[in-house]
Amino acid sequence: MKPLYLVDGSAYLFRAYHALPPLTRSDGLPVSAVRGFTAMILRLQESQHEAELVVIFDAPGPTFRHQIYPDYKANRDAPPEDLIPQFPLVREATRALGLPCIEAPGYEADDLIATYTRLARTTGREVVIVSSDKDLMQLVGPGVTMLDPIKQARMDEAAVYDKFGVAPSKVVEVQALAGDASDNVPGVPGIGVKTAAQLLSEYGDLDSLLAKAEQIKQPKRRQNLIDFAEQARLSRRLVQLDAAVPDLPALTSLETRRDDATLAAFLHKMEFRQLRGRLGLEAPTDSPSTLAPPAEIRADYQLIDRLEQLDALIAEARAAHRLALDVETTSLDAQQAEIVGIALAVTPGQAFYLPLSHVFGQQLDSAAVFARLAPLLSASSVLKIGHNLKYDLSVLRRAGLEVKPYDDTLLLSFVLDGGKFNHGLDELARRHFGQNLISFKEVAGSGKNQLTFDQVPLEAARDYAAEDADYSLRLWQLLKPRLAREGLTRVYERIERPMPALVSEMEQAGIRIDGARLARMSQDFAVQIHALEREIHALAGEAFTIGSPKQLGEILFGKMGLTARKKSGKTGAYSTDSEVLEELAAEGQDLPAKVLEWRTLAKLKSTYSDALQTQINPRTGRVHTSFVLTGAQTGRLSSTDPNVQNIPVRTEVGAAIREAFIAEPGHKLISADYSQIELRLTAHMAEEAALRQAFHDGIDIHALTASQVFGVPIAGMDPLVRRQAKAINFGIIYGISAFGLARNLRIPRAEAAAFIEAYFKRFPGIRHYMEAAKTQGREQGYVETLFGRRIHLPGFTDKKPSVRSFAERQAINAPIQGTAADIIKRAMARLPAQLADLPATMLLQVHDELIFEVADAAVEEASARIKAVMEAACAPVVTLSVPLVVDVGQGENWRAAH
DNA sequence: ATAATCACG
DNA sequence: GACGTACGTGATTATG
Repeated sequence: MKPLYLVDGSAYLFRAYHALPPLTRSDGLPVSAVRGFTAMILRLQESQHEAELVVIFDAPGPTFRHQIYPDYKANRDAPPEDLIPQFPLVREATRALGLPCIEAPGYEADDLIATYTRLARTTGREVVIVSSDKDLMQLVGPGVTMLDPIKQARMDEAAVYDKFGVAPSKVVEVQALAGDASDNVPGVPGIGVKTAAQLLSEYGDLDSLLAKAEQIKQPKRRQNLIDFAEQARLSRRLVQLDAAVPDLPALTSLETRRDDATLAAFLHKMEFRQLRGRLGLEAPTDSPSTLAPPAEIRADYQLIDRLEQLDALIAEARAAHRLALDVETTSLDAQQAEIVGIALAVTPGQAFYLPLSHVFGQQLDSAAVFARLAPLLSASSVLKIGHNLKYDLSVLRRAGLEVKPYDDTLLLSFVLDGGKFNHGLDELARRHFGQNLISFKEVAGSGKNQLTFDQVPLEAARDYAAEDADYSLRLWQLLKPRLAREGLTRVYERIERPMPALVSEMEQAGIRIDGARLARMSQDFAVQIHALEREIHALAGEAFTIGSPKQLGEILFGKMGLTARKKSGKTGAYSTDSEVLEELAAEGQDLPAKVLEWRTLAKLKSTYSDALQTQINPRTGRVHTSFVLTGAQTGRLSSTDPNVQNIPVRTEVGAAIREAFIAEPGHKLISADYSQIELRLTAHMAEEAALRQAFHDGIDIHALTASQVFGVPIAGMDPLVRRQAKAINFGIIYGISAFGLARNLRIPRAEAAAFIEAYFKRFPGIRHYMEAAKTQGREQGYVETLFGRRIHLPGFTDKKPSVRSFAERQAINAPIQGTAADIIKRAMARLPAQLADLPATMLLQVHDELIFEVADAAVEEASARIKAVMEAACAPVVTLSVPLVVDVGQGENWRAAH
């Protein structure tokens, strides 16, 4: 006979519910506990091959114990709302797993377990009770053990004795005396498990003890046992399991019958893909899955080496009104790249590669091809489709080709699924089609032997390039219809779609850099850095690499014996960041103070004055950054090669770098930046009347905050107090915590907590906004900007509390940062048309600031128009309850303009 | 390739 | 009371 495993199903459902982060099916049905339960059973089946499992549940409604004692379990809260729909589901799960699923009205699962245990033992069958509920421990005995499958712990008689101090047969009496707070079993006051065990071993059993209660020495205990004798007997009846539940299915009639198709259908329906995958079960074929279709995707990729073939394809594209394309080049840098070939696709599964300047192989003449393609690429009746089109647009424009209209599958994916995963073509092909695309390394190799694409043989180039065009087209077919279905058309059309052409032009424009000035700065820095190095080495008493945090830590906290404040990262090394060094310097230490100076200068030299010189394009004398349109989850751009969004400004030496960003002769740089846009948006979104009013009245918002939180008048305010209020305001935007504010202001955490509380009291709308953002993130899995951009936050379902807390802070910040990003993008989309008749060029975007280069004569006019467009960027979609204010400056260089 | 640090909004 | 701790980025350097 196989051992009988009796699973306490209800207990596991509750346990899984409380232990696991929330999880919902795509239609919103909560399923975390069902998933936990199912995973637990599957693990059990895997680890206990010999077992015969029976799952037992509490029946809904009162039991015989409620009739004995109406307050039984009366202290329990009603089950949480998102657990209720999981009660029927967990029974369905049990049946889908092919297991008997048993319950009996009027009885708890424990009574059924007791009954089956008794029945099994009469035939000598081994019983394992799968539970960790102490109420079941009374059943442990010869041939009966308990198993906690989560902790992987077995419990036998000895283990019960360890827990209760008595044999399992006496557990009931211990519980009768000690009571059980979780089930509201009263017991006898003043007696716990230890005392109960001791009394029972002295007097034998409960009845004897109660009969001889007068003999007990301790007065209080004696009196309680006399007064509450009846309550003890009642408690015994409550905890004693009923091993004679009538009318249960006979053990011999129970059978386990797992049927893979049923189980696969259930797991599919519940969207437990991982579990289904682990079991190697295929999704049912008759219902569509969100997973990639396993069917093989046929592909027909051809080289084009005759103009007639190209003409036929062009005709096809005109007829289909669409054309997917991917340009192959010699470089990732769009400003340097030379076109090597172009891949084109009109029909999914069929794509063509036009080699143009490969080193080997028969190819068409570039000029002839461009001449034929030009009308098609700019034909308004043919939609051009590509992945990361900003790049292709840049390269094609330099070849004299204009591309419009277009759809970018990178941006479609970013708008639809931002935050869920990366949006590289490779990853999207894998996710949506289960297809691994040929990697660049496969055709070009890697490392220093990597070929440029013009050296790749034509057949390999064809397969690689055609595949990209093909999959961009397939992605477009999949993603474009989702825009309207998911209400994201406006975000895509008005905010994202204008970006590739626009930003490509900004990148191509670049910004003029005074290289000689940077060179002089580098020289100055080098002299100062060298002097500091000598001082630092002298202070340390030895030469070491100052730029190595490891070596610096050893000097400071080893050799010099200073006290380390914190460890850094996961390596647990001493932290030597500026926070630590500043503390040490404040204590009068010279070496850390010098290192801080050294770091400042080393950073300025290596990252800015040296690096910017090398980034100057010799052809244009300008620096051409690359903006990443999907660089930040919130919708912000990011900037690389070089990053022009982190050019120093906060310190005097740093800001000098900006003097090297200059206008052409006869021109000025104009800088236009949104004043406190994120705080204004916060006031609007939180519907916080006091803050809205302050922005309307043009009051200093940090001073107002200080006056409200600290109760000081605005006039003649201590700058230190205002600084603290400013830190609170920034904290709000970031999803404030007492810990974070305390660290920022270097004050005790309790003090920071008091500040926050005072702030919320004065501005209750803010707290409400934060709670609402967290709830939305948790329930929907994403948050939204005012314009409807969605930012998915998968962290809410993570099992680690720290990851979930992080998601909460993101939920607070993302709508604010994201709305600001939407606004400046809307302004950017409108500006070129508004400035078309002026000698004015948009050059850079720095999150809340736009930089233009404008001929001297047009500076006033351009400034006025830029300000007007930026301030009105929300209209007509959103009307803010606070004014947006744009400050505009102008000058020969960026520092002067800012 | 990764960690630590620091520049920006 | 657990968890770790303010949001979003990119570049450089040291180091394994």
